[in-house]
Amino acid sequence: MEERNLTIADIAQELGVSKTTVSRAMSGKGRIGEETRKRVQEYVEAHHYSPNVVAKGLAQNKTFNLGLVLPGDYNIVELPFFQKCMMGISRTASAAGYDVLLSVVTADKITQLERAVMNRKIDGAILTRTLTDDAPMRYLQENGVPFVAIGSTDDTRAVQIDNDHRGACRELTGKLLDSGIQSLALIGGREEYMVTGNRLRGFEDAFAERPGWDGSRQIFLDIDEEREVEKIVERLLEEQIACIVCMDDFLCGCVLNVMQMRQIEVPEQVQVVSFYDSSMLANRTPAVTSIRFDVEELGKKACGMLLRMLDGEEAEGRILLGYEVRMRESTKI
Amino acid sequence: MEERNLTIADIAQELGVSKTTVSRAMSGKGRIGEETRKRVQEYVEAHHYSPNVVAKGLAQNKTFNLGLVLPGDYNIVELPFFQKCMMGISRTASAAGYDVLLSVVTADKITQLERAVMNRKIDGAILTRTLTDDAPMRYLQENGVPFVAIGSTDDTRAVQIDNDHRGACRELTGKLLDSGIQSLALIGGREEYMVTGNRLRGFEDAFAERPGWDGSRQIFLDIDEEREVEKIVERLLEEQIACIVCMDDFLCGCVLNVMQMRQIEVPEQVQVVSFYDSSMLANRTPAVTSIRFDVEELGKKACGMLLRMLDGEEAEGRILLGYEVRMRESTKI
DNA sequence: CTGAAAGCGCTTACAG
DNA sequence: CTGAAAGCGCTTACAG
Repeated sequence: MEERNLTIADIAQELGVSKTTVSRAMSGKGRIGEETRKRVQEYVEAHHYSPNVVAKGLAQNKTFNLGLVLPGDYNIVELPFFQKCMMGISRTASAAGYDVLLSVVTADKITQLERAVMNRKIDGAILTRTLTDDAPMRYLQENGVPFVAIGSTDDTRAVQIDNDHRGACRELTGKLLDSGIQSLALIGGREEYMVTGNRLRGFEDAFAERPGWDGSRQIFLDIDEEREVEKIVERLLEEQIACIVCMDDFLCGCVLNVMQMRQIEVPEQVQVVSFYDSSMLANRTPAVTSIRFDVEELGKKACGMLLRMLDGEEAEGRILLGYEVRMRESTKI
Repeated sequence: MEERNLTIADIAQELGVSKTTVSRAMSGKGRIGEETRKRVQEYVEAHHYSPNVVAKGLAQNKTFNLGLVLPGDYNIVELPFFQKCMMGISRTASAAGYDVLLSVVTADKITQLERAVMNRKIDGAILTRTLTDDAPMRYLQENGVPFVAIGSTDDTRAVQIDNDHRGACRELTGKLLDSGIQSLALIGGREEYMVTGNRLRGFEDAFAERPGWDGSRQIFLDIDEEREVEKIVERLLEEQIACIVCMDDFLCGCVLNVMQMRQIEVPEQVQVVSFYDSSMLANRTPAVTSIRFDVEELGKKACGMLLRMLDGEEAEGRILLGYEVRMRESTKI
């Protein structure tokens, strides 16, 4: 199995042609005789030659690697979102002859990304989330590294792709309001995540569209830990809240736990919905009404965009992907 | 921010020395005057020079990339195990100046790994699980790529690191038996995963050690889908089973759902334990008695071993890491 | 202690 | 249509 050290020079010598010719036969660039090309290609196949991409990269100033920037914060790490994203990205990168290089960053420490860039190990990068103050994004921009952001950002120069969180939350919240619910509470995550703001805006949109609605609403943001959720939920239960809206499945899981512990019936006593639908909640009872996004598709699209940018195509601002509202047993709608 | 195209030649010229000297000053290899080294280092720092690792790699026939082989099968993808592993690996690789290149493989398709190897993009690889018939492992061996396997394998040539699944399951099962349980059932995943066999062996060990035990036991393997679990559990409930032992948290989650739906009290009516402890079950009620492994540590150790192998150190066969049995409310022990 | 030169395995003007 | 040669940015015997 040592075909691994066959080089273009070996082939050239063996076939009595120049390295130039071999190179051209493989890349398809430059004029070359049909006959010659065939001879080379046959030899290459017969001997399982595969070119040294590193050398090729050095000559062309390319690496054929894409940087995948993943958050390393606790809590976040385990969300299935990033894994699914990664799978989508990996597949389309691979299909285009690219590999994926990992860079794990936290809000305050982006050294892995810096290293990948300074070491010229990547041709471009994909951010898998966006922050209100986004250090990785800033770094990529300052260093002229092409990138696409999964998530939204106000920076219009940045190529970005996201699910329509705002629209989705607007629609789901609207359905709740229209069903006659008179009191509801929103529990959300960190405000520094762009997605939190977008979901919040969608939530508010629904009220703005229904000026006649005269119920009560409460909003709790920056909720990060299970204990906090518990406190909030307990208070809400005392107040006889009708519906609790969770920004993500982690929060929703916490809420359901409290319900279960206190033997509160969902949806009979309190309705619950989540603005995100992952395997975390997949097989809990009751099934939770929530919004579903095609995350793998998101990864694929993002990667496709980056590949096109690397091919010199002009990039296209912001792209918004759809969503699906899934009504399930945790609501009475 | 265009310090990115400063080369060793520029520095040599600027400082009036040879490229050789600059190279030596940076790498520390070969004799060089203290004075000269300082001049070079100061220049390098002042101008934020960072060498082109790709070129360096070409000259040294190294890439400073580690291949991370991740399973892409559905179900598996979302297990927090692989993400945690990845974090551990990424951190220690990064600390040693290496980057992590992703290769997603399925049981029958390892093209991403093949590409990474044929393209000479990695110096070594880490397998994040092992199979009874392991195609990725075979491929790496055939091509002489250094690797360490997270998980166990019968192949003694393979460097492997794993948690002591057998010992852990033996201990937990033993505690159950000693507590006076008279009937229990084991539900396990795919037999092609090495870990399934190891957990099963531990389970059986506990019985072997207690020849006097005269209760009943049942074993269900190759269980993959929620529907299957439901059927099994329903039958077990009819039989008034005392305890259900789940091989992992996915299976355990399914079991708990059935309990909840049927209003079965855990642990009053049936006790439940899991042989793995992840965030999937983290905040469910009742908390599930299970075995906890330090997965990030596993990743770190595995990566450390690979790095040492790449440094020419001799590798050390099989390493077994510990575990912790966590007794919680789902059992009466 | 330092340097000129060859080499890593490709690509790509340039010339024929 | 094909090739000799220079170049991508490093490293490393070899010689001094």
